[in-house]
Amino acid sequence: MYASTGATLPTGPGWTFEPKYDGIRVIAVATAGEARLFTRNGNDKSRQFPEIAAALRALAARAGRSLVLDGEVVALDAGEPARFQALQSRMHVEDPRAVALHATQAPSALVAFDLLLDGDEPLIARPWRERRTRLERVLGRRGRGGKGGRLRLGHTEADGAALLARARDAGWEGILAKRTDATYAPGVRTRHWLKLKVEQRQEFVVGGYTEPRESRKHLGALLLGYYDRDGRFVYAGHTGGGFTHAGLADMARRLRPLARATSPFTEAIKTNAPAHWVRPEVVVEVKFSEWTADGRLRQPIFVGVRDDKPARDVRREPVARSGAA
DNA sequence: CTGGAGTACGCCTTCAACAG
DNA sequence: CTGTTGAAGGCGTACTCCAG
Repeated sequence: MYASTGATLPTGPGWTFEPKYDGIRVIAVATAGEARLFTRNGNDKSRQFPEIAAALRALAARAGRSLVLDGEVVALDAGEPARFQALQSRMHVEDPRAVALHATQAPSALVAFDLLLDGDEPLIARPWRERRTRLERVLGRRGRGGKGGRLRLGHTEADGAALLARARDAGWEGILAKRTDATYAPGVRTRHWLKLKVEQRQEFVVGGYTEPRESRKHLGALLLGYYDRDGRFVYAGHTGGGFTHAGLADMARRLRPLARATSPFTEAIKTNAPAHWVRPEVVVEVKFSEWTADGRLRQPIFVGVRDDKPARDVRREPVARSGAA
């Protein structure tokens, strides 16, 4: 079951709110003898996260029945759910010795937020609040806290505004709003679950663009930068999202007269398609989810051209972040 | 050491199908 | 006729693997 994107925080009774955990969404199928973690594409990730699989087997053994949970595999940092990048190094690792090393050095946990099957009893036709009660009963106190635990109970609360405020402070990607009376519709994107994103946006200067790859016209992606304190032009990533056909044509018209032979960026950059350089004069507004550890934009989307700001004044803006998501 | 291919996540736009 | 929805296509970052 997938969430639709919501524009505003829903109000009134009948909604519950959860943090948007930043990891890999999985359906966990657990029996006493075997546990599997399936991604959205149906790939089995249980070999990549053996510590979670073991905890699931133990849970099913203790419960004396098989269980199917919906949740998110997250990296842990000091016992708390951390950022997505910490997981990426593990996503494709298959060698058993490498997996074992990761499991101790970069431990992960499953944050469970739904229970779909409890023994022989399917719960997907039951309302969320009932499934939640059953989930809490199954996970017990171990799920609620416990920094060492590999299975966590996802947080949920009734005050959406408060949770959204926390999300902003802590630099989370966003929160989810769920109807407490909604049944679980497998594989379906529904308005009963809404994703409310905490988006960041700021201006960047276009330092070049890449050639279009497939059937796209005019340009592929904008190469974005900003000026640091020493006046150096720093690369921030590239974005090809957010353009309409007309927007691409307009951007190409703006950039063509600014062509130059060499890169304006201080660092050498790698692109998926051949790059064209321009004098860094066009200022664009870009929304994005977060800065990566390497100083790149994650999920950057072009919003529009800013004619009102001199390119020289474009800096990297500080982000409020008081903890990990 | 480097570059390209392949895979994972997810976003946005477009377009066709469908329901009211 | 209009609005919604889902799939496809085109982007991103980050990682591994492999060839040279």
